[in-house]
Amino acid sequence: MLVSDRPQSVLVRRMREAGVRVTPQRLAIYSALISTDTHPTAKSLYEHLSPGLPSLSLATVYNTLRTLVVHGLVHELGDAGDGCAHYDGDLTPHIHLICTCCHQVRDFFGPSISAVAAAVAEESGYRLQGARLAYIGICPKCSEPTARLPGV
Amino acid sequence: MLVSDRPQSVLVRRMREAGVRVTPQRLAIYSALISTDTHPTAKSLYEHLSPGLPSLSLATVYNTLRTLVVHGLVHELGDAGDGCAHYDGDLTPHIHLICTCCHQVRDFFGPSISAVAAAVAEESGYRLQGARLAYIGICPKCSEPTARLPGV
DNA sequence: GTTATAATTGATACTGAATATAAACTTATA
DNA sequence: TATAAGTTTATATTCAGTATCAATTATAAC
Repeated sequence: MLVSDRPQSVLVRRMREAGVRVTPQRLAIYSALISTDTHPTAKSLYEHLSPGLPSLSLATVYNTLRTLVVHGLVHELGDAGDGCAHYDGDLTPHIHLICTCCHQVRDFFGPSISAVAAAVAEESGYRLQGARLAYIGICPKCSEPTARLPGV
Repeated sequence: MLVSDRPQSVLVRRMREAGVRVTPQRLAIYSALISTDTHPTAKSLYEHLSPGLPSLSLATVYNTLRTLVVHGLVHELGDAGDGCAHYDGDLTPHIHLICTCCHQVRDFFGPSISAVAAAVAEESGYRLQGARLAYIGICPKCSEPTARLPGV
């Protein structure tokens, strides 16, 4: 196996290509997100990584997650009913099933979205209470050259 | 015009049918959500309604929004990048366009979801950065008779 | 390999959305 | 009406997430 094909090197390369400085903390967080499908929160990542990185700060987890999201390396899923944001390292288009009871987020890989709602209900066994469907981007007004800066 | 057809009476009827007690505060909040497409937050509703309901408390707005969501009268859209939840009184299936710059949420009524992503980008003029697509419900495990209670 | 510098980390303090509490009040029903 | 159950309000509290800044570290130039 070539050195450059070692799993961690792939992640390091992706981070560098995205313009993200590589630190042990960032690599650990990104790596953890890539290797799980549990859609962790900042806190759960912190608790999972602390034993192996004792000096890790919760603030660093928050900072790193924001950096990874801004540079398109991971997705932010938002609140799952537990009041905090969940994250996903899998950038493949897929649906997230959020349980309003246990607040777990599960992946659903299905056919095209148009026929999905019914299929989701049937195939997943969920009692669907609603859907959250949103496209995120920059609106035309904010895209104008004279537009104010984000958040200002 | 029949008394029962007055706009407010429609809302009162819907609330009673949903099993929600009608109070002036709740009716004002529900009515405000029905008559706007701006997807307000708890705080913006409070600020909008306070002049006409001086005794209104922010806690009541939060309580009422939760009640309306739980009884299916309004939808919770979640965070729009501004760190607080937005709400929608329009239960028609539609897509929400969230601007990561001004944090406004706009409606998008389009064709079936399968062909939507490209259409959204073209027709809306948004520079799409991602999508948030999730179905919310109760998972099979939590639906079992022996299942733990929500949040426990 | 060494150095310079610009970015990152970590501890702490802080902000603010949302919830818990409990006394006073209001709704719906008998 | 009178009653019981639910709601409102003000306040205190919780906790996810951010700001700050001194100490540290990654990157690039030498």
